[in-house]
Amino acid sequence: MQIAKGVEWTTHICTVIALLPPGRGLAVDVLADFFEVPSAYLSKQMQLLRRAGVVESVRGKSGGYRLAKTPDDITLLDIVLAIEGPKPAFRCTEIRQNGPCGLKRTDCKRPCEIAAAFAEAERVYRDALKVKTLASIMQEAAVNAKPEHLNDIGNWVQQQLP
Amino acid sequence: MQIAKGVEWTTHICTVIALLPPGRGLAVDVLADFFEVPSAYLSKQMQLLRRAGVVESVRGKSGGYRLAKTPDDITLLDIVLAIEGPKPAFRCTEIRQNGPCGLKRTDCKRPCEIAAAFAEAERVYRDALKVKTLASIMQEAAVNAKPEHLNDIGNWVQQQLP
DNA sequence: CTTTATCCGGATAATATATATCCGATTAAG
DNA sequence: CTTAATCGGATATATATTATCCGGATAAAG
Repeated sequence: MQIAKGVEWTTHICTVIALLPPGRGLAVDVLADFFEVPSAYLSKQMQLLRRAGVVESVRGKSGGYRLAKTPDDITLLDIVLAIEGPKPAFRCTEIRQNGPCGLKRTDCKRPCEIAAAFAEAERVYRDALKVKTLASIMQEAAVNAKPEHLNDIGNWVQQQLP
Repeated sequence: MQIAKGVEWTTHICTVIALLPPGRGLAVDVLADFFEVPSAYLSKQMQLLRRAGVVESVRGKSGGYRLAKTPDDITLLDIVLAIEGPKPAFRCTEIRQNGPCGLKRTDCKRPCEIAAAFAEAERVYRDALKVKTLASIMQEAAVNAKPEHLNDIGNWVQQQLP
Protein backbone atom coordinates (compact mmCIF):
# COMPACT_ATOMS: atom_id res chain seq x y z
CA MET A 1 0.00 0.00 0.00
CA GLN A 2 2.11 2.84 -1.31
CA ILE A 3 1.30 6.30 -2.54
CA ALA A 4 2.91 7.14 -5.88
CA LYS A 5 6.02 9.32 -5.72
CA GLY A 6 4.29 11.68 -8.12
CA VAL A 7 2.13 12.86 -5.23
CA GLU A 8 5.16 14.01 -3.27
CA TRP A 9 6.79 15.56 -6.33
CA THR A 10 3.82 17.46 -7.66
CA THR A 11 2.79 18.72 -4.24
CA HIS A 12 6.21 20.27 -3.74
CA ILE A 13 6.07 21.66 -7.25
CA CYS A 14 2.70 23.26 -6.62
CA THR A 15 4.20 25.15 -3.68
CA VAL A 16 6.82 26.52 -6.07
CA ILE A 17 4.64 27.52 -9.01
CA ALA A 18 2.32 29.20 -6.54
CA LEU A 19 5.03 31.86 -6.27
CA LEU A 20 4.87 32.74 -9.97
CA PRO A 21 3.62 36.13 -11.11
CA PRO A 22 0.07 35.92 -12.48
CA GLY A 23 -0.15 34.48 -15.97
CA ARG A 24 3.37 33.07 -16.02
CA GLY A 25 4.39 29.40 -16.09
CA LEU A 26 7.45 27.24 -15.57
CA ALA A 27 8.57 24.45 -17.92
CA VAL A 28 8.67 20.84 -16.77
CA ASP A 29 12.42 20.64 -17.38
CA VAL A 30 13.00 23.61 -15.12
CA LEU A 31 10.80 22.19 -12.39
CA ALA A 32 12.44 18.77 -12.70
CA ASP A 33 15.84 20.38 -12.18
CA PHE A 34 14.59 22.25 -9.14
CA PHE A 35 13.89 19.00 -7.29
CA GLU A 36 16.22 16.67 -9.24
CA VAL A 37 13.46 14.36 -10.37
CA PRO A 38 13.20 12.72 -13.83
CA SER A 39 11.67 15.25 -16.18
CA ALA A 40 9.95 12.88 -18.61
CA TYR A 41 8.11 11.15 -15.80
CA LEU A 42 7.31 14.37 -14.02
CA SER A 43 5.75 15.56 -17.26
CA LYS A 44 3.33 12.64 -17.07
CA GLN A 45 2.39 13.50 -13.49
CA MET A 46 1.81 17.15 -14.35
CA GLN A 47 -0.50 16.09 -17.15
CA LEU A 48 -2.56 14.19 -14.58
CA LEU A 49 -2.78 17.33 -12.46
CA ARG A 50 -3.86 19.32 -15.48
CA ARG A 51 -6.65 16.89 -16.34
CA ALA A 52 -7.84 17.15 -12.75
CA GLY A 53 -7.97 20.94 -13.03
CA VAL A 54 -5.28 21.59 -10.42
CA VAL A 55 -2.79 23.19 -12.80
CA GLU A 56 -3.04 24.54 -16.31
CA SER A 57 -0.49 24.38 -19.09
CA VAL A 58 0.62 26.84 -21.71
CA ARG A 59 2.09 25.26 -24.83
CA GLY A 60 4.76 26.60 -27.08
CA LYS A 61 7.73 28.77 -26.42
CA SER A 62 7.83 30.43 -23.00
CA GLY A 63 5.05 28.09 -21.99
CA GLY A 64 4.89 25.89 -18.92
CA TYR A 65 2.75 25.00 -15.94
CA ARG A 66 0.98 27.24 -13.47
CA LEU A 67 -1.78 26.79 -10.92
CA ALA A 68 -5.31 26.65 -12.27
CA LYS A 69 -6.79 27.86 -8.97
CA THR A 70 -5.69 29.87 -5.98
CA PRO A 71 -3.63 27.98 -3.37
CA ASP A 72 -6.66 28.29 -1.09
CA ASP A 73 -8.74 26.22 -3.49
CA ILE A 74 -6.25 23.38 -3.93
CA THR A 75 -6.20 20.64 -1.32
CA LEU A 76 -3.84 17.73 -0.83
CA LEU A 77 -6.81 15.50 -1.61
CA ASP A 78 -7.13 17.15 -5.03
CA ILE A 79 -3.55 16.22 -5.78
CA VAL A 80 -3.83 12.67 -4.45
CA LEU A 81 -7.00 12.00 -6.46
CA ALA A 82 -5.41 13.52 -9.57
CA ILE A 83 -2.38 11.24 -9.37
CA GLU A 84 -3.83 8.09 -7.81
CA GLY A 85 -7.26 8.17 -9.36
CA PRO A 86 -10.58 7.95 -7.54
CA LYS A 87 -10.73 4.26 -6.69
CA PRO A 88 -10.65 3.38 -2.99
CA ALA A 89 -7.62 1.59 -1.54
CA PHE A 90 -9.70 -1.23 -0.10
CA ARG A 91 -11.17 -3.50 -2.74
CA CYS A 92 -14.20 -5.48 -1.65
CA THR A 93 -14.41 -8.56 -3.86
CA GLU A 94 -17.63 -9.75 -2.19
CA ILE A 95 -16.16 -13.02 -1.03
CA ARG A 96 -19.12 -13.27 1.30
CA GLN A 97 -20.95 -14.50 -1.81
CA ASN A 98 -18.45 -17.34 -2.30
CA GLY A 99 -18.20 -20.86 -1.01
CA PRO A 100 -20.57 -23.29 0.70
CA CYS A 101 -22.17 -20.59 2.87
CA GLY A 102 -22.03 -17.85 0.26
CA LEU A 103 -24.79 -15.27 0.28
CA LYS A 104 -27.03 -14.79 -2.71
CA ARG A 105 -26.46 -11.50 -4.45
CA THR A 106 -30.02 -10.48 -3.65
CA ASP A 107 -29.14 -10.73 0.04
CA CYS A 108 -26.23 -8.32 -0.38
CA LYS A 109 -27.98 -4.99 -0.67
CA ARG A 110 -26.15 -3.62 2.35
CA PRO A 111 -22.41 -3.28 1.94
CA CYS A 112 -20.32 -5.87 3.71
CA GLU A 113 -19.52 -4.68 7.26
CA ILE A 114 -15.80 -5.11 6.68
CA ALA A 115 -15.85 -3.08 3.49
CA ALA A 116 -17.94 -0.44 5.25
CA ALA A 117 -15.37 -0.13 8.03
CA PHE A 118 -12.57 0.43 5.54
CA ALA A 119 -14.69 2.88 3.58
CA GLU A 120 -15.27 4.86 6.76
CA ALA A 121 -11.54 4.90 7.53
CA GLU A 122 -10.79 6.12 4.02
CA ARG A 123 -13.42 8.81 4.43
CA VAL A 124 -11.71 10.30 7.47
CA TYR A 125 -8.36 9.98 5.69
CA ARG A 126 -9.65 11.95 2.75
CA ASP A 127 -11.28 14.49 5.01
CA ALA A 128 -7.93 15.07 6.71
CA LEU A 129 -6.29 15.70 3.33
CA LYS A 130 -9.17 17.90 2.23
CA VAL A 131 -8.64 20.45 5.00
CA LYS A 132 -4.96 20.81 4.08
CA THR A 133 -4.84 23.42 1.35
CA LEU A 134 -1.79 24.41 -0.62
CA ALA A 135 -2.09 27.80 1.08
CA SER A 136 -2.03 26.27 4.56
CA ILE A 137 0.95 24.09 3.72
CA MET A 138 2.86 27.07 2.35
CA GLN A 139 1.94 29.10 5.41
CA GLU A 140 3.31 26.42 7.74
CA ALA A 141 6.46 26.13 5.66
CA ALA A 142 6.97 29.89 5.70
CA VAL A 143 6.72 29.95 9.49
CA ASN A 144 9.25 27.14 9.91
CA ALA A 145 11.76 28.08 7.23
CA LYS A 146 14.69 30.44 7.47
CA PRO A 147 13.89 33.75 5.76
CA GLU A 148 16.91 33.46 3.49
CA HIS A 149 15.65 30.16 2.13
CA LEU A 150 12.33 31.67 1.13
CA ASN A 151 14.30 34.42 -0.52
CA ASP A 152 16.42 31.92 -2.43
CA ILE A 153 13.35 30.22 -3.84
CA GLY A 154 11.71 33.53 -4.77
CA ASN A 155 14.85 34.68 -6.55
CA TRP A 156 15.26 31.39 -8.35
CA VAL A 157 11.70 31.50 -9.63
CA GLN A 158 12.24 35.05 -10.93
CA GLN A 159 15.41 34.01 -12.74
CA GLN A 160 13.64 31.20 -14.62
CA LEU A 161 11.21 33.61 -16.26
CA PRO A 162 12.24 34.61 -19.79
CA MET B 1 -2.44 2.82 -3.73
CA GLN B 2 -4.03 -0.49 -3.10
CA ILE B 3 -4.57 -2.59 0.00
CA ALA B 4 -3.54 -6.22 -0.46
CA LYS B 5 -6.36 -8.69 -1.02
CA GLY B 6 -5.00 -10.65 1.92
CA VAL B 7 -6.46 -8.01 4.21
CA GLU B 8 -9.96 -8.67 2.95
CA TRP B 9 -9.49 -12.42 2.98
CA THR B 10 -7.99 -12.78 6.41
CA THR B 11 -10.43 -10.38 8.00
CA HIS B 12 -13.34 -12.45 6.77
CA ILE B 13 -11.56 -15.60 7.91
CA CYS B 14 -11.03 -14.18 11.38
CA THR B 15 -14.79 -13.69 11.69
CA VAL B 16 -15.20 -17.39 10.91
CA ILE B 17 -12.53 -18.90 13.14
CA ALA B 18 -13.86 -16.70 15.94
CA LEU B 19 -16.80 -19.14 16.00
CA LEU B 20 -14.61 -22.16 16.80
CA PRO B 21 -14.87 -23.93 20.13
CA PRO B 22 -11.96 -23.00 22.41
CA GLY B 23 -8.71 -24.73 21.54
CA ARG B 24 -9.80 -25.90 18.11
CA GLY B 25 -8.44 -24.74 14.77
CA LEU B 26 -9.30 -24.92 11.07
CA ALA B 27 -6.84 -25.82 8.33
CA VAL B 28 -5.92 -23.36 5.61
CA ASP B 29 -7.34 -25.62 2.89
CA VAL B 30 -10.69 -25.70 4.65
CA LEU B 31 -10.73 -21.94 5.11
CA ALA B 32 -9.67 -21.39 1.50
CA ASP B 33 -12.60 -23.50 0.32
CA PHE B 34 -15.01 -21.56 2.50
CA PHE B 35 -14.28 -18.33 0.61
CA GLU B 36 -13.01 -19.85 -2.66
CA VAL B 37 -9.61 -18.18 -2.44
CA PRO B 38 -6.27 -19.79 -3.41
CA SER B 39 -5.13 -21.86 -0.48
CA ALA B 40 -1.36 -21.65 -1.00
CA TYR B 41 -1.48 -17.86 -1.07
CA LEU B 42 -3.89 -17.69 1.82
CA SER B 43 -1.42 -19.80 3.77
CA LYS B 44 1.18 -17.04 3.33
CA GLN B 45 -1.23 -14.42 4.55
CA MET B 46 -2.18 -16.46 7.61
CA GLN B 47 1.51 -16.82 8.43
CA LEU B 48 1.75 -13.04 8.46
CA LEU B 49 -1.17 -12.88 10.87
CA ARG B 50 0.48 -15.46 13.07
CA ARG B 51 3.77 -13.55 13.23
CA ALA B 52 1.77 -10.47 14.23
CA GLY B 53 0.14 -12.38 17.08
CA VAL B 54 -3.38 -12.15 15.66
CA VAL B 55 -3.85 -15.88 15.14
CA GLU B 56 -1.98 -18.92 16.30
CA SER B 57 -1.38 -22.16 14.50
CA VAL B 58 -1.47 -25.72 15.68
CA ARG B 59 0.69 -28.03 13.66
CA GLY B 60 0.12 -31.66 12.97
CA LYS B 61 -3.01 -33.66 12.53
CA SER B 62 -6.23 -31.88 13.47
CA GLY B 63 -4.22 -28.71 13.67
CA GLY B 64 -5.06 -25.43 12.00
CA TYR B 65 -5.50 -21.76 12.71
CA ARG B 66 -7.40 -20.12 15.53
CA LEU B 67 -7.50 -16.68 17.05
CA ALA B 68 -4.65 -15.81 19.37
CA LYS B 69 -6.75 -13.27 21.25
CA THR B 70 -10.39 -12.59 21.93
CA PRO B 71 -12.33 -10.85 19.12
CA ASP B 72 -12.46 -7.82 21.40
CA ASP B 73 -8.68 -7.53 21.34
CA ILE B 74 -8.26 -7.78 17.57
CA THR B 75 -8.72 -4.62 15.53
CA LEU B 76 -8.81 -4.10 11.79
CA LEU B 77 -5.60 -2.12 12.21
CA ASP B 78 -3.91 -5.20 13.67
CA ILE B 79 -4.79 -7.13 10.53
CA VAL B 80 -3.77 -4.36 8.15
CA LEU B 81 -0.41 -3.92 9.84
CA ALA B 82 0.15 -7.67 9.89
CA ILE B 83 -0.43 -8.01 6.14
CA GLU B 84 0.84 -4.67 4.84
CA GLY B 85 3.67 -4.09 7.25
CA PRO B 86 4.26 -1.00 9.37
CA LYS B 87 5.63 1.40 6.78
CA PRO B 88 3.48 4.45 6.03
CA ALA B 89 1.84 4.79 2.62
CA PHE B 90 3.34 8.21 1.98
CA ARG B 91 7.06 8.07 1.40
CA CYS B 92 8.91 11.31 2.00
CA THR B 93 12.09 11.26 -0.06
CA GLU B 94 13.22 14.63 1.27
CA ILE B 95 13.30 16.27 -2.13
CA ARG B 96 13.39 19.59 -0.31
CA GLN B 97 17.10 18.82 0.10
CA ASN B 98 17.57 18.52 -3.68
CA GLY B 99 18.36 20.99 -6.43
CA PRO B 100 19.62 24.57 -6.54
CA CYS B 101 17.60 25.70 -3.51
CA GLY B 102 17.94 22.44 -1.60
CA LEU B 103 18.04 22.65 2.17
CA LYS B 104 21.03 21.37 4.10
CA ARG B 105 20.26 18.28 6.09
CA THR B 106 21.04 20.17 9.30
CA ASP B 107 18.16 22.53 8.46
CA CYS B 108 15.73 19.63 8.20
CA LYS B 109 15.15 18.73 11.82
CA ARG B 110 11.44 19.37 11.54
CA PRO B 111 9.60 17.04 9.20
CA CYS B 112 8.60 18.49 5.87
CA GLU B 113 5.16 20.12 6.15
CA ILE B 114 3.83 18.02 3.29
CA ALA B 115 5.03 14.78 4.84
CA ALA B 116 3.57 15.89 8.17
CA ALA B 117 0.17 16.48 6.60
CA PHE B 118 0.12 12.99 5.11
CA ALA B 119 1.34 11.48 8.37
CA GLU B 120 -1.55 13.16 10.17
CA ALA B 121 -4.04 11.82 7.62
CA GLU B 122 -2.65 8.34 8.04
CA ARG B 123 -2.90 8.71 11.79
CA VAL B 124 -6.64 9.36 11.68
CA TYR B 125 -7.01 6.53 9.16
CA ARG B 126 -5.32 4.13 11.52
CA ASP B 127 -7.31 5.42 14.46
CA ALA B 128 -10.51 4.70 12.56
CA LEU B 129 -9.37 1.12 11.94
CA LYS B 130 -8.21 0.75 15.53
CA VAL B 131 -11.69 1.30 16.98
CA LYS B 132 -13.15 -1.41 14.74
CA THR B 133 -12.65 -4.67 16.57
CA LEU B 134 -13.39 -8.10 15.22
CA ALA B 135 -16.10 -8.30 17.87
CA SER B 136 -17.76 -5.10 16.69
CA ILE B 137 -17.64 -6.20 13.06
CA MET B 138 -19.20 -9.54 13.93
CA GLN B 139 -21.85 -7.81 16.00
CA GLU B 140 -22.81 -5.56 13.08
CA ALA B 141 -22.88 -8.52 10.73
CA ALA B 142 -25.07 -10.52 13.10
CA VAL B 143 -27.57 -7.67 13.27
CA ASN B 144 -27.78 -7.33 9.50
CA ALA B 145 -27.73 -10.99 8.49
CA LYS B 146 -30.62 -13.39 8.19
CA PRO B 147 -30.68 -15.77 11.16
CA GLU B 148 -30.53 -18.83 8.90
CA HIS B 149 -27.29 -17.64 7.38
CA LEU B 150 -25.62 -17.39 10.77
CA ASN B 151 -26.90 -20.88 11.43
CA ASP B 152 -25.43 -22.16 8.17
CA ILE B 153 -22.00 -20.83 9.08
CA GLY B 154 -22.15 -22.22 12.60
CA ASN B 155 -23.16 -25.64 11.30
CA TRP B 156 -20.47 -25.61 8.65
CA VAL B 157 -17.79 -24.79 11.19
CA GLN B 158 -18.95 -27.65 13.40
CA GLN B 159 -18.83 -30.08 10.50
CA GLN B 160 -15.22 -29.23 9.70
CA LEU B 161 -14.03 -30.31 13.14
CA PRO B 162 -12.70 -33.85 13.24
C1' DC C 1 7.91 32.09 -42.56
C1' DT C 2 11.28 29.76 -39.94
C1' DT C 3 13.22 28.50 -35.82
C1' DT C 4 12.89 27.26 -31.26
C1' DA C 5 10.84 25.90 -27.04
C1' DT C 6 7.31 23.63 -25.01
C1' DC C 7 3.35 20.55 -23.99
C1' DC C 8 0.77 16.22 -25.48
C1' DG C 9 -0.05 11.39 -26.14
C1' DG C 10 1.27 6.90 -27.21
C1' DA C 11 4.53 3.23 -27.19
C1' DT C 12 7.81 0.97 -24.73
C1' DA C 13 10.78 -0.78 -21.10
C1' DA C 14 12.64 -1.46 -16.42
C1' DT C 15 11.70 -2.16 -11.76
C1' DA C 16 8.95 -3.09 -7.71
C1' DT C 17 5.17 -5.02 -5.57
C1' DA C 18 1.30 -8.08 -5.30
C1' DT C 19 -0.42 -12.42 -6.30
C1' DA C 20 0.08 -17.33 -6.61
C1' DT C 21 2.13 -22.06 -6.59
C1' DC C 22 5.06 -25.87 -5.24
C1' DC C 23 7.80 -28.75 -2.33
C1' DG C 24 10.87 -30.29 1.29
C1' DA C 25 11.34 -29.77 6.33
C1' DT C 26 9.11 -30.02 10.50
C1' DT C 27 5.87 -31.17 13.88
C1' DA C 28 1.88 -33.33 16.13
C1' DA C 29 -1.67 -37.05 16.45
C1' DG C 30 -2.83 -41.75 16.32
C1' DC D 1 6.42 -45.51 13.16
C1' DT D 2 3.13 -43.75 10.04
C1' DT D 3 0.15 -40.35 8.62
C1' DA D 4 -1.63 -35.82 8.33
C1' DA D 5 -0.95 -31.10 8.52
C1' DT D 6 1.59 -26.72 8.90
C1' DC D 7 5.78 -24.01 8.10
C1' DG D 8 9.20 -21.73 5.41
C1' DG D 9 11.84 -21.05 1.37
C1' DA D 10 12.28 -20.92 -3.49
C1' DT D 11 10.11 -19.75 -7.44
C1' DA D 12 6.89 -18.11 -10.97
C1' DT D 13 3.33 -14.92 -12.80
C1' DA D 14 0.59 -10.67 -12.96
C1' DT D 15 -0.03 -6.08 -12.10
C1' DA D 16 1.43 -1.44 -10.78
C1' DT D 17 4.82 1.84 -10.50
C1' DT D 18 8.56 4.25 -12.30
C1' DA D 19 10.87 5.89 -16.23
C1' DT D 20 12.26 6.96 -21.06
C1' DC D 21 11.68 8.20 -25.84
C1' DC D 22 9.71 10.11 -29.89
C1' DG D 23 6.64 12.17 -33.26
C1' DG D 24 3.17 15.64 -33.47
C1' DA D 25 0.82 19.89 -32.11
C1' DT D 26 1.19 24.49 -30.51
C1' DA D 27 2.75 28.96 -29.79
C1' DA D 28 6.20 32.58 -29.16
C1' DA D 29 10.15 35.02 -31.06
C1' DG D 30 13.11 36.50 -34.65
